[in-house]
Amino acid sequence: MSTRSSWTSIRDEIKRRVQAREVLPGDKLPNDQELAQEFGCARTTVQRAMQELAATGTVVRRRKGGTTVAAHPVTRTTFDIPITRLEVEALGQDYGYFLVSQGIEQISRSAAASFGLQDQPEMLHVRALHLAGNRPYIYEDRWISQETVPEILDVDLTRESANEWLILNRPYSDCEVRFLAKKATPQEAELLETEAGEALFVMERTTWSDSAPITRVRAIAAPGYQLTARAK
Amino acid sequence: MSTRSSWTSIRDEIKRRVQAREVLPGDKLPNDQELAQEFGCARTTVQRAMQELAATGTVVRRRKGGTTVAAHPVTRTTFDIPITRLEVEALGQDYGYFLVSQGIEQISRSAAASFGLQDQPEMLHVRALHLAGNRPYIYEDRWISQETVPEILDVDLTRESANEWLILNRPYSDCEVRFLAKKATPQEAELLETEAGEALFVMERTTWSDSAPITRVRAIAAPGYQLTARAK
DNA sequence: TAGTGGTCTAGACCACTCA
DNA sequence: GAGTGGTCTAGACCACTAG
Repeated sequence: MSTRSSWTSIRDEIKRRVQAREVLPGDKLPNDQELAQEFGCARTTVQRAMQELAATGTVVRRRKGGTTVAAHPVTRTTFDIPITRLEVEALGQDYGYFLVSQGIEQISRSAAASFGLQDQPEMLHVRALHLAGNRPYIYEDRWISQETVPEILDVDLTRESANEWLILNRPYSDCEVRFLAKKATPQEAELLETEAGEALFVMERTTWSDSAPITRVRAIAAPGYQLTARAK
Repeated sequence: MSTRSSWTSIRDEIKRRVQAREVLPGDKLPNDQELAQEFGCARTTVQRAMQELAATGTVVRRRKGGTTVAAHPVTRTTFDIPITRLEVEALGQDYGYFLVSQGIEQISRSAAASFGLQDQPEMLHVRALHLAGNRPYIYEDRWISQETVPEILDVDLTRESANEWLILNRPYSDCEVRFLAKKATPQEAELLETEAGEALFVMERTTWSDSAPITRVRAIAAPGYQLTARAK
């Protein structure tokens, strides 16, 4: 019934049936064995196609329950947040970096909450500005665990951004990302060359190495910043 | 050299080596054949493990070039944006919906830009408010192509949200998502029960069915809204 | 407990792409 | 041209779970 098989063509055909509403949300699809016969291929090949459809949320697969079209479709979106320097360079602009302040302090309540800590230990507090073509791009307010990452104290953060050093030298095992909007404080406004009260886009990231806190950063973007992704 | 193999344990072991910096960003890993010998399994099993590591951005695989540890690690995050009603109900709150306005109008420049259109055709313009426990939750400002989705004109949007109807009845093939922050206009502030100038989190989504525009929605969240995801 | 998807194998051929 | 990953097969057994 089909021409040539490959897992991508099977995937596309199933996706087409869903989009054309030949099968409706909640409907059960034939099992892998039957689909393999229909497409004239091995069951493994069907499995590969369904694996992807399940990963993108198009179908739901359950042993014994079979494969069903997702009852409540979601928009599944994937963002890659790169090292800020590379993000700027990818825009074709000159990258600049400027350390605003650093020091050992007791962490804020909100940072402790991000880490899931009850107490508020001392950590390295770093504030820095990333520039794109001499214009402020992202202001980051970061806490780094001196206990988990003692080496950070030897890094010259006036020259190298903690953002880049950590990602290249301290891979994380877990990461929590949060997006939100906030009004610019007077200090943030000055650094980002805008006005207090301006609406700013914020990306908060907290990372751990096997449940040991590494860092928590609030990356506050200059006005106009947008995060874009295409989903299929 | 290993105990029992399964693709997940191979994946975890490679991930461990990366996190423990036994292999550094840019380093080349042994080829699949060699890894299969090391782990005492079939090459297919190694392939399955590497497939996932490549999908999450941990390694980069190239034919002939081999498998290398990602030189520039990124934070890859996946968000599921569900139907708003389900999102509210998942919070354990009562969902409410309220149509603010609807009408056929020439689309705005920004909407035309989202669709990638040169001209500004007439589309159905719908404004609606989603409530969570009687409090404003998300205000959506939406354009729907009456050409691609003529059936929408027969839907009673005072009872059923366009958000839900479209997702269940008009699956898209392509979707572009954009996140940003903006100041509340007086009208938005009134609907969201906040003050003009407040910083609001905005999710813009544009969808197509095979390059034919379906809808473009600006979902403006009430103050305090956050989007959260865990990446591994 | 039986049906269904998930994993694994051993081997083959194909499709890139680096040198 | 040769090395490497990508796909496919035919068959087997396992693991989960709906009825």
